[in-house]
Amino acid sequence: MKTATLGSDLSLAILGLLTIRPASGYGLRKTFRATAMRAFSASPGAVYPALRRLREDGLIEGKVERPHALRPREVFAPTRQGRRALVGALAEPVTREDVVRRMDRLLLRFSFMTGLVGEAETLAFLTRLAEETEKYYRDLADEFRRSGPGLPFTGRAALEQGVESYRATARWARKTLGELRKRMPSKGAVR
Amino acid sequence: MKTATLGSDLSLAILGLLTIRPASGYGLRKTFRATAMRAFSASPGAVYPALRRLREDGLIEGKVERPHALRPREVFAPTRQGRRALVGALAEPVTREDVVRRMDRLLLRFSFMTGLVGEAETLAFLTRLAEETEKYYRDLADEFRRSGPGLPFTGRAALEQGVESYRATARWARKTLGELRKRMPSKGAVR
DNA sequence: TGCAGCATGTAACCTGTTACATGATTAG
DNA sequence: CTAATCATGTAACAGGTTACATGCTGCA
Repeated sequence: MKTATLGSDLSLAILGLLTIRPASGYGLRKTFRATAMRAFSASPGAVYPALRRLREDGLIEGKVERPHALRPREVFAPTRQGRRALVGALAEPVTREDVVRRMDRLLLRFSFMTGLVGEAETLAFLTRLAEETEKYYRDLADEFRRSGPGLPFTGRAALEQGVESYRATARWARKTLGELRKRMPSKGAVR
Repeated sequence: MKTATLGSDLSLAILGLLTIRPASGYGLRKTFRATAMRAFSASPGAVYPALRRLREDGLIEGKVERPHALRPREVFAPTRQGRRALVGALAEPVTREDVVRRMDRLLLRFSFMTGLVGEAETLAFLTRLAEETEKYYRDLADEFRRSGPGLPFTGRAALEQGVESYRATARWARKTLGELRKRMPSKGAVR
């Protein structure tokens, strides 16, 4: 059935948040404004159409809370199909393209994994993420060494920022991988 | 006159690249594929419409190189107005919103500054960027300390990645600021 | 009284994605 | 000869931005 509705980061973020806790459109907008998820749009012109698409595709359903009011408050929660679609989206492979152009989405997917996918799969995802990020970091660093000296100052510096940014993410991934392994009962030392 | 055409990162990147060196649409696409600018789209469906908009707004002009062929190669270069618009876009203020949601664009703007805006302005831009990035890094780190312990493992880890990423960028900005000050002969006055 | 927050939505616009389309030239 | 590369474009679709629109509730 494909459910291609989770194409946008915003839809994925909404479905993930609703899986943690049902909320209204306004509640989601508050979350997007008040937490680290502020990188997403909290504008009504983005959130409400996204909610409608998710509902039309059967991934979420809403309960109207004050049916008497002119603008009743509607609280949304994922359907079984929605939960399946979310898990499916989280499980997709990690590609180099993702690492180069959609790192935000990879981290968004990772952030929702606890409780929804097994620790083994989480580990596999993060391993791939670490590998691809390290690979791309090395590619960028090579490019910096090769063409950096010929670039104008600010151009070279901007490239260096890219190198440093991927390096930081690669380190974070390795560190987190270590923490994740420690909390896994089956692998490594028996706790 | 406002020239709002540089709304998209891709348009800005194209205008910047053409200012460094005139190129055809295909040439730009090659650059987007082969260099660190691969974070931008190299697809013809993005590049050619962007070139047309820039030309329609008088920011670039094209010289057809092989007028006999069915698909003649057209090399574009910025007009005087285009150069002005680019400088104007680079000079815009750095806001917290930019740092939170449009860091890519800030770095893109910075990367084109050498030769187009004075070193004093470049210094001012980078100073603001460093300040705002540090401020947001501290906000994120606070959020991590406050709400981190209550989050599920992968959610907390994703937030930590955000913290580390902004920290790396803040460090890069400070370091680059030092290098920039060193190459400025006259304005040795720090602080 | 007036303002901020609650709460939902629409419409025009812009731009990127994906897929399709055409045809020349060049290297193996 | 045939595959890759050069070279330019269009069309349908999706989704975000900005601005507009409505009206209630609680508080100072």
